[in-house]
Amino acid sequence: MESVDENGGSRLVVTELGYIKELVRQLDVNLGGCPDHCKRLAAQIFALTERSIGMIRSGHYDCRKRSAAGLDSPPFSATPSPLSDVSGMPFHNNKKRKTMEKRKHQVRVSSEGGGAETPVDDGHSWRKYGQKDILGAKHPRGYYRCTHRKSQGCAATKQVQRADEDPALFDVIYHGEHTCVHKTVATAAAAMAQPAEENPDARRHLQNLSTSLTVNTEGLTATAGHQGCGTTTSFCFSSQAAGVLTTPQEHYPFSMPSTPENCFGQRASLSTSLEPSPVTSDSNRFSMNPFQAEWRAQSEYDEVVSALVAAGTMPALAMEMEEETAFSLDEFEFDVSSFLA
DNA sequence: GTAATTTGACCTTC
DNA sequence: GAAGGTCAAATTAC
Repeated sequence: MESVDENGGSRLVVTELGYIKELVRQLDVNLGGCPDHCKRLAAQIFALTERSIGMIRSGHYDCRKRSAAGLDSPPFSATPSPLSDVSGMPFHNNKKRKTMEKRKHQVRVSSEGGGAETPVDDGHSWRKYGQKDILGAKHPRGYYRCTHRKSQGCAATKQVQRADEDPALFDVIYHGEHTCVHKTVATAAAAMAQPAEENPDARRHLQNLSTSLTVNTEGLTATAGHQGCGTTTSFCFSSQAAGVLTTPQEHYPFSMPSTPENCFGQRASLSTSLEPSPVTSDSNRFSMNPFQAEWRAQSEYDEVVSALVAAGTMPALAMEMEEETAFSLDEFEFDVSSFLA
């Protein structure tokens, strides 16, 4: 892999994740199209994910800075697991709720069909445990926890509040991680037996979410396609891009299409430079170290991408990947800001 | 009968 | 003391 300084290496990881996110969008666009191309896209996503993981493992996150900054955490094992770090887990013995460093992830989603009382299904099953009128808000906030809290000890929670300015939109704040069996993956096998074209509800669901889902990255600039390309910019790949990229130029396999089918009729090139990302002072940023983010990225992508490749075209999985990719972007952005500042 | 939702009370933080 | 978050009994839905 190319030699880069710590900052550059970290930015590369952020950039890679941005590309992965954009790839998932491409997958979304092409869901009704050629299954072979969907499989290729999935393979590209998989390869980019693998390489991002490799970048982190190769040391582009400099642990020395962690020590210098007094951020030493317990020694990481060869297979770091966020589950061993209670700081990221809610409901541990620390009774100070507000000061708990829980994962927090905010998205804005539309309601099902625009007028429903709840936002679109996010792939998990939730049980409502409270509702509260919030000062200054027109609509009450609903409190939900994972249905599997009791059976599997899953500590994930979310808050749902209808947006004041647009009742069709909901602000959803996720806390904690799902430790339960993932519904999406658990149902993937059943869904695989049903092609996308035979599942209009799933496709409509995905399209609805993809057009409405906005991930709150609060100043994140590493999102692919942001460099003047606009949100409609599409990436194009050479068919041999995955898994064989070693030079800086090859590191960004986004180029003019080598074949018409690779491009969906949209062409764009992507700048490989990144502007410095503004560091926000948001105290609500979740706290994961890069190794936790790595572990999470690996487990999630392995799980979802494998199912996606097997299925060829899977709206629900594509939706989840887009969300998870954006989530990982948030994590890395914060990690980079914290560790390299 | 079981599971989910509602809602007032309680707890924690600021 | 106010506001947000959670608990748990009562109620409702399946």
